[in-house]
Amino acid sequence: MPKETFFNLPEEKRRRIIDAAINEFANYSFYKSSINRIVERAQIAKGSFYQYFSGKKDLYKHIIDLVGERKLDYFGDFINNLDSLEFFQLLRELYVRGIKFTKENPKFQAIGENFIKTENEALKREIYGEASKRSDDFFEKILVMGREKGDINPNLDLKLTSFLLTKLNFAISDYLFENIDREGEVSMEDIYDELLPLVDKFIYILENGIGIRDKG
Amino acid sequence: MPKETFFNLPEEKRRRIIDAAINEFANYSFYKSSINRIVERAQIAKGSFYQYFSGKKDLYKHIIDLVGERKLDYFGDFINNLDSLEFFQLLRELYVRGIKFTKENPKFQAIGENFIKTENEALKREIYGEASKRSDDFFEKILVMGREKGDINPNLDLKLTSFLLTKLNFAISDYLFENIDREGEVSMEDIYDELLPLVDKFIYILENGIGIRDKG
DNA sequence: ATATAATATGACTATAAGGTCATATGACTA
DNA sequence: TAGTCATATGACCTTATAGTCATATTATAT
Repeated sequence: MPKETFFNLPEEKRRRIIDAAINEFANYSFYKSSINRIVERAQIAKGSFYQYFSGKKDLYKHIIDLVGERKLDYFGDFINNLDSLEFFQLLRELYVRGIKFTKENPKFQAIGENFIKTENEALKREIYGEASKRSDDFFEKILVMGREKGDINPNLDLKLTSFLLTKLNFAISDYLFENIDREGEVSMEDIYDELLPLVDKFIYILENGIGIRDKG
Repeated sequence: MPKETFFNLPEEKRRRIIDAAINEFANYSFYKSSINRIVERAQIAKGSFYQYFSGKKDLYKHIIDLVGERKLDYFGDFINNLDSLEFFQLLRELYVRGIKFTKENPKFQAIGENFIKTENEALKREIYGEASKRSDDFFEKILVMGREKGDINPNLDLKLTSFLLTKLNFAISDYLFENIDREGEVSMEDIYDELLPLVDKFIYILENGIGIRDKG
């Protein structure tokens, strides 16, 4: 947690510091990020930084929290109405929202990715607690709902399947953005036009597998 | 490439250096790894190191090559007889061998994982060329074979599917080893006893998907 | 024994990091 | 006006790093 002094700061200054930090952690991992660069960019003295934060980790935690909150804002209302959709439509909606978030908040997304790649598992756990566990739990929850509705195979090992969905979640993001990176500005509509078919292909495979099957 | 002097070294010394490097890169990413620690562990003077290698990157490339060769040894003979197996059996065999490699060469596996996590994509590409592309290609190759044999759904987008298999490959490894980490020594047989059912579950999902399906 | 070439060495340089601290500033209070 | 207190500052500290280089050592050839 930042120190009290940080929250007493005039808003403009606080914003400068947060902006500088967001920029730094979007471009560098925790270890490669530099307080020197951050204070330079934020136009504050180094000593001042240590008046606001107890150290690098303190700031990093604060920024990661910020990303988490932003994501929650994005998915929040949706998450409270999970039971209204069929399982695979729900999944589709999740992916679509994920894509939208990434495009609208590229720096937040970059921070998240750098965080996930963090080499030190201990640091990761310290900062984000059992978040990946929580993510597994989320998928497990919607899987249970899907099973109850008869949308998915009732024989599945849900623990394993939710793990798989979590991993796939990242994989899909990677794939989609590897396949639409292009120069210049692109409208959100154009992105959807290209991405939605890919999302649907992913979901098709997830639903039906890649094996041959006798169609009815 | 190491300098000529390195290859002129007495074998014992060369081994010490390689061992120290393997150890370092298994425990630290490229950026966090330290030449100081390596020379200390290898019991050579720092100046000597720069007689053998042009720098850190030079050594790192050499070690990554080593890991690649070791893996190829493991899968080499198998890769030359791909067409003898049914697609999903082939996949199963691949996973099993992957598990075996990981258990028998934990440090090599760790080096590989640290490499994959490397933050700097440019460095990654410089060192390993288009290796991840090659991995995609490998799966695409066996997918094409699987389609020709009628083992898999002929309507699949193979590019997307091979990407998915590549990612899944890592995911499965993660899951398996998260779920068997235990204290002390365990025999390879015990590991198989636990892991093989998990592998089979993964492959079942991959083949059939997680959706409900009318059984024949 | 002498000359030559290859290799070994660790003190040294330059650079950068995170973090500290005595001091300076400026705003509010009495 | 004088005193108090929160905040601002940048020089400085320690501890790393990758990489260099003049010098010492050793092996080989004459």
